[in-house]
Amino acid sequence: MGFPETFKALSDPVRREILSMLKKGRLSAGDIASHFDMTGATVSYHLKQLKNADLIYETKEKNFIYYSLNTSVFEEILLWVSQFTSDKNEKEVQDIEKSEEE
Amino acid sequence: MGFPETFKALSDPVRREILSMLKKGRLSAGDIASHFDMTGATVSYHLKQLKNADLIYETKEKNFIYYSLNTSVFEEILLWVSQFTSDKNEKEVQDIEKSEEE
DNA sequence: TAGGTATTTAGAAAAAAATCTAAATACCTA
DNA sequence: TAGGTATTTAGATTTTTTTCTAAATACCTA
Repeated sequence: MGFPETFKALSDPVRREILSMLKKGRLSAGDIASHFDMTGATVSYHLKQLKNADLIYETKEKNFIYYSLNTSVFEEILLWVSQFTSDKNEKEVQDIEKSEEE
Repeated sequence: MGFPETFKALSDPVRREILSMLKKGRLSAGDIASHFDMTGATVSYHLKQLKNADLIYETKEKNFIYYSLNTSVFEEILLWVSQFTSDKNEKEVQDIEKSEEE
């Protein structure tokens, strides 16, 4: 996907918490859902947003779907954000700007 | 403010474009508004979101209000994002996690 | 195969965000 | 002070997002 989806995905507190949960390792959809006070359907919706933003990926196993962090996309976000800080990398920032064209 | 406001503010393409415009230096509300195909009132709404997220600040001068980037908040976002990458700084990440409690 | 568990999809309802128009505020200058 | 320019605020409307319930899908095991 692209930056619009990524930032949209990060804008929700529930989704940011899911990402934090996944730092320790992969979790099934059910494990994730049981941490929140909302229906499984709603959590599934949030997982879909994170998946569409390439922030997580899924692996099916038996009767379960496990979700894991996709760390590579975070590197791209890091780069986008760093263009607004003092210690930025000029070349990489140019690449980011090109790829943001929406 | 805090992370919720910050990520919410970054989730909108118009607001991200405003931030990009401000990289070159401060601009008045009118200068910013004239770059978009929307009313000044709407742009003012977006500027307010960015201001509430501490991503920009304003300085009043004569009849104008100038907006500028507040780079320090970007450093915090950088830190938050870096907890999901490989080359993270453990101590700083702990601090970030503490301050995200919502 | 039949029934069960895990998860998603569809569609509707509720909540939040973005946008507009009109009016208000603030400050400047002749 | 009167009129003008720059910008914001208020309130209503439209659009988008989040959430729910109910049903569908998928796969597993007895």
